[in-house]
This record gives sequence, C-alpha cells and structure tokens, in this order.
Amino acid sequence: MTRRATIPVQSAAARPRGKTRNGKSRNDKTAERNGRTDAIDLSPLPDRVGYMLRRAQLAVFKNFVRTCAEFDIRPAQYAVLTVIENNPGLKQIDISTALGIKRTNLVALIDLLERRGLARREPVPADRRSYALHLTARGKTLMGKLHARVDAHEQQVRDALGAEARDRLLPMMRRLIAALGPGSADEES
Amino acid sequence: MTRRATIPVQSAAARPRGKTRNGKSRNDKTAERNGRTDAIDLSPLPDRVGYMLRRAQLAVFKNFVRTCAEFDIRPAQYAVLTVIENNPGLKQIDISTALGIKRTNLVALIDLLERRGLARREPVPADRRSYALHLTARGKTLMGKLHARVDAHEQQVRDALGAEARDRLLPMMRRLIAALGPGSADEES
DNA sequence: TATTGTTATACTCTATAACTATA
DNA sequence: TATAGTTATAGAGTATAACAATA
Repeated sequence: MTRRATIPVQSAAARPRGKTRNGKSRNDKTAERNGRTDAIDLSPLPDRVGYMLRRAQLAVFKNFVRTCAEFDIRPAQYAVLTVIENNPGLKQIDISTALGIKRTNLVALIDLLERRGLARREPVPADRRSYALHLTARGKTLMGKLHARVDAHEQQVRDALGAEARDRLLPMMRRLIAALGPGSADEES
Repeated sequence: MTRRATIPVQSAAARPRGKTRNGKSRNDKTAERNGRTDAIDLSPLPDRVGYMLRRAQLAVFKNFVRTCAEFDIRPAQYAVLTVIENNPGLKQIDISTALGIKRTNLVALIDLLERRGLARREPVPADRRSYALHLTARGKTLMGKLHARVDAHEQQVRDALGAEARDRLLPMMRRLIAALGPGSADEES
C-alpha cells in the first residue's frame, strides 16, 4: 500500500459525549473487535426522520427502477411524462414549478425524452419564447404499459407498508412538505 | 433563438388514456392556457408513496442543511461522524455496511473529514489492510454542538408531523426498508 | 482466494450564474 | 424590465470495474 504515514494511536475506549444518547450501553459488547460480529451502534440515526426517510426513499426508488427496467425509465422521467400526459401543451416552466425541478435542469431531461421519441416540443405562436409539450404516439403507448408497471410497483410498496399505514403515510408527507417548504426548485432563490 | 425546426402541431385536447385516473375531470378548467392560472394535474403522483417520500425527504434534508449551515455539515457527513463517535475504532467497510454507502464512495467522504481535522485513520496492527477510525478532539467538540443543532432540526420536523404521526412514521419506514431491501450499497452486487 | 482500501470513471440529481430571444 | 429556455459548470450521491496490499 502506498498511503498515509503512521499516526500516534490514542486510547480508543473513551465515550465521546457524557450521556449515552440511547438505550444501548456501550461496552457490554465491545465494538472494537475484528470480525465485527456484534451490531454497530447507529443511534440516534434510526430515530431521525430524515435518515429513515432517505433510506426508505432509496429502497422504494430502487424497486421502481427495477420494476420499470424493461422500459429504462427512471422516477424523474416518469414524473415528467405523467405531467405532460395529464396536461398536454404545458410549458417547461410549468413542469418545473409543478415537480420542483429547476427549469435549468429540466432541459436535459426533456431533451432525452425528445431524443427517445417519447415527447415533443411544439412552437407556441402566442409566445415564441416557450414550447408546448406533448407526448408522441410512441410516448402515449409507452405510458399505457408504464402505468401498469408503476401500479404494480406501488402495490408492492403498499403491501410492505400494511393497510393501516397506507392511508396515514401520504398525509404525513404532505404535512412535512407544507411545513418545511418544498425541497427542490420552485423558490428560484 | 437558434433552436429546433418547426414541427406540425397535433390536437392537444385528446386525453391520453381511456380512464381519467383521478377525480379531477380534465377540461372543467382548461389547462392549455397561457398564464397558467389553474392548477396542474399531477395525478397519480401525489398518491405515489415514492414520489411523496422523495419530495418530503428533500424538504427535510434542506431543513437539515440550513440548520447545520454554520458547521457546513451535510446529512451524510453527520451520519458518518455519528457512527464513528458511537463506535470508535470502526473500519471503513463496517461504516459502509451500516450506512448503506459503498466502500468505494466512502473513501472521499472520510478523506474530507480527515482533511477538515474531524476524523482520523489509525493503523490496525492486527490487520494492516484496514484503518481504525476515530474522531479527533476537534471532531468530538464539533459533534457536541452538532447534535444540539440536529436535535433542534428534528424537533421542527416532528412539530411539522404532529404528535400522532410522529410515532407511526419511523416504523413505517422500517417496514419499507425491510420489505424492499436496503436502498443503497450493502448488496455489493 | 477473499477482503480492505483505493483509483478511475460515469451517470443522476441538484444548484448557480449568465446568456438569448422574446415579451 | 421580466420571462422562457438555454448553456456552462459545479457539487453531491450513487454505481461498476479493476488494482495493490494484505489476509
């Protein structure tokens, strides 16, 4: 190996903070062994909403990508296609606002969809700065199959959640977004 | 403007799919106007767990970053620092597994923490392939202040959620992760 | 042979500044 | 002046392949 010089070792036992911050008493299972047979103390991360939200979101997105692998469609692409499908003639700035994607980042996304023959930019005579977005025939056909796949994905997710949680989760997410502000674009600094 | 050639316009009215897929009857408010005064139809996105999870996660992370701006610490850095704090002497591979960060991506993260003088790689005599990770004194001091900030952030999030939701959300996230598999590294393909 | 850390690389997503052509 | 789309660019985060040192 070709790295880092040797550094004087410090006693590894000291608990950084006075309190333990969770239930587990450090040292009943010494974590500083080799094979790492005992569990790692993640506290307080598993009790943080943000951390668990992130892990869960990654798991759900991964399932989405796997489910839609046949069509090579990612969540963001599906969202844009869906909005165009529901609101044909929309401008990019409208999609940007609706989905919280900065208009500057939407360009490449639309470019891709256009290159793949799924969506189309059409000139707007009334305002020659903007484009009216539409699905192509191929895009519409794809969405037909895609929605079915995404429905299947959603069913897996809801099965994982269980019946009682299913109806409570979405309102929670809405409350978080409303109270903390939308996490993405929009606020155009 | 220097782009795209003119494309023949197609009728913008046609509803792409046979069914409406949501409650809103398209066309009671025609969406194809100019000023975009009426709402955009996002269905079925706001009812998708993945979509709402993503929007909420971005909102929460944004709040986290804002709250910890003074220390210039991002969620991933906080997670790594926390794990090292709780389990001094840990190897990178252990952190990788615990947090779902690929060991290959953890390198730059640890490099940064080391460069900032917050963490330290120490040689392990028993296994000269790996390093034992520790917080520096400066890292420990930072974590003291940081935990307080993150606690404040967490309180804001929990206030936004409301009391009844607070206790239900985390178990839901656990169920999603358990059922769908951890979204990140680990499974080392 | 397998594991640990590493480099190199690529792709997605997010973000800011600045330009253009229109309005 | 403001808006819509764009370019250029930068930084996180995630992903794979391949290597050296060590087990």
